[in-house]
Amino acid sequence: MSITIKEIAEKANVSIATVSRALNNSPKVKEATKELIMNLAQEMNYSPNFVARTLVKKKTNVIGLILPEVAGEFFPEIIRGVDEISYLNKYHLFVASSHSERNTVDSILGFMSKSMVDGVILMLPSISEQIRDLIKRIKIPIVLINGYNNIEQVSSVGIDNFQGAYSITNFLIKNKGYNEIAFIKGPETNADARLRLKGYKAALKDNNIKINDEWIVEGNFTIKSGELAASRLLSLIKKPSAIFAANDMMAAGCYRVVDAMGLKIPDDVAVVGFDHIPLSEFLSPKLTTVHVPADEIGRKAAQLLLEIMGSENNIKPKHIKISTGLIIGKSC
Amino acid sequence: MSITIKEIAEKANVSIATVSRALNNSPKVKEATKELIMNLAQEMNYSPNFVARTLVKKKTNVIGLILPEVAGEFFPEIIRGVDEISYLNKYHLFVASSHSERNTVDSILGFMSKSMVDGVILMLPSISEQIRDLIKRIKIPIVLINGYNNIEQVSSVGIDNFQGAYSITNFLIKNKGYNEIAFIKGPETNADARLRLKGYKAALKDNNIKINDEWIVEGNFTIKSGELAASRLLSLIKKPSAIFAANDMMAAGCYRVVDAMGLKIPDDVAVVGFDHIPLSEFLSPKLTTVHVPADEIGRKAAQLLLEIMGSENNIKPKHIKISTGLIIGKSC
DNA sequence: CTGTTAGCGCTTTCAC
DNA sequence: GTGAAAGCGCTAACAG
Repeated sequence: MSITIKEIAEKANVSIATVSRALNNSPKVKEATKELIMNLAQEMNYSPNFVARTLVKKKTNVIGLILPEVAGEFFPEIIRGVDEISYLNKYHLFVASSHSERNTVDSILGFMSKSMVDGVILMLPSISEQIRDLIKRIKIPIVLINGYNNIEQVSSVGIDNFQGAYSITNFLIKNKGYNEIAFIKGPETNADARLRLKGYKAALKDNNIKINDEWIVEGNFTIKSGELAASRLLSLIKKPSAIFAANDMMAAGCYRVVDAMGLKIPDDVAVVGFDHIPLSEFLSPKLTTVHVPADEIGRKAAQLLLEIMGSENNIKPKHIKISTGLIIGKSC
Repeated sequence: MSITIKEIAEKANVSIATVSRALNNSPKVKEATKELIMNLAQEMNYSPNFVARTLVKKKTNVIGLILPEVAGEFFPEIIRGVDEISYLNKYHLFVASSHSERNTVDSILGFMSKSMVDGVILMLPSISEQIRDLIKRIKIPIVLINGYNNIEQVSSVGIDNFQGAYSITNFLIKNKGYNEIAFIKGPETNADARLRLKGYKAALKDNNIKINDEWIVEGNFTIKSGELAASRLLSLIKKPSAIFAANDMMAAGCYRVVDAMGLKIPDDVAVVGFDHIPLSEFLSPKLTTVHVPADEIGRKAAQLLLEIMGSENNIKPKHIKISTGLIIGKSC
């Protein structure tokens, strides 16, 4: 059994209250006794029981972070960002993965809200009605990470998917002169994916380019799906001269297929992506893509959460939109 | 304020004890009352206070994982492995990064051992005396992840660094006919790094190749340091014909330099790495490297920890060594 | 300055 | 079956 303040109190011949105060460095304890207690605690190898303290203080000093996945090229950067800020503010971070499953989310979210954390940052591929209700009911401070803001009452931070997709498409057209641009979509259920598609379409439209449905194929953000999509596009009779993949992973899939077909990027076909994951820098030729500052998202989310937790009365929910940038590689 | 069993008890006209029993589905509660209470709890949107329960049960159902870093190409895979197993066993996972700093480790480890977690998996670049003491003193179950076993009393899982380095070096010599193999070391303070160096040297020795100190340069596991090391090696009068980087990141650095110098891998110089990070598959030509099953390490560590936590009396510490494999790319 | 006391919310004997 | 009561280890009034 761990040792408790009671035992220290006995040895020091004081009450547990005094021990508690001394340990918390209260100014109203005589220096001598404080010192005595401190030494005793040290000797006895005392370490306070967090759970007990939490029970009475109602504060854990832990913030929770729920992500669809914890591995990959993208999520770890978010974790890093959140971790950085919470660490600076003396909070511990509790990371959990929802395993991309809906029903796991509420289990975890429930768990966290059961007084295990002081606040939660939640990132979901998309939000079901069920989750939406859950989120609204949760009493602890919460910040959403997403590329769209569909819950007014809950603060969020996200990137501007539309703008990012629009600008890289526009770049392809205006600066590089491509007119035949195909698009590999993300999953329909993913809100970010839908916005990127919108951005792509809008850019075409604004440049008076007709949208060719044959050139819009579905992917699911994995390398594999990028490969499939690329093979399909490149075996069309009327091939596109450029492919815009809705994320870098799928762009990487394109690279593989293009390579396997003995073609060259960008000579035979241009490829651009979205996310600017570390890998994109290593593709050769280097990928032109939309920079999504994942660590910045994490930092902003953490800051926002801390801000909410710090303010007594519920402040008005904020929605922060982080803008993307263009990374010019050699793939177009 | 959240609602408590007391309030349910009042509404149901029973004692809190009964509510507690009903909620825990105790068989000694009449079906009728149980149902009544369950419904009430549902209606009132009750959710149990984990902290209070933990305080009395002394079990959190959370396991902690401490890593040097949470981002990168390698650590997330470990997290994934641990997460997988703990999830299956209905444990929650608490991930924390020690930010590669020594004095943060004890802060976190201390935090976790203060009854916040039932067990800890700890990965450290190296273990100082201070940490070693701390680890020995911790009362909760603990499993170390490392490539060496230097604390007998504490269970561990790690990979066979020596064997991995030995076999890829041997492969280079025996199967590929290279005799002039340079080595880019990891940091001196890193135990894994030291073992890899040993493996490299042993392989050379066993093949009667003299060790050339000029061809052993120091790196620190980053891309940048790989670049520096490669430039140094490739500007020697007597250049090596192959470079073995102690991790893939540094190998990636070599790729950059070789490319920048207008040379070709493997024609002008071969490059091999260690870790088999996802990125290595995308380098072109594909990197030949030592496969380190990070997710498997995570899984094994979690299994071991669960096993320890499950057994009443302290069982004898186990030391699991996971063997590496060779990934044959086109870089040599 | 220090001790007494009342909880925090829940579980768990021990009675009835 | 159910209730009363005693804590888990700690903090925070309230007295003195």
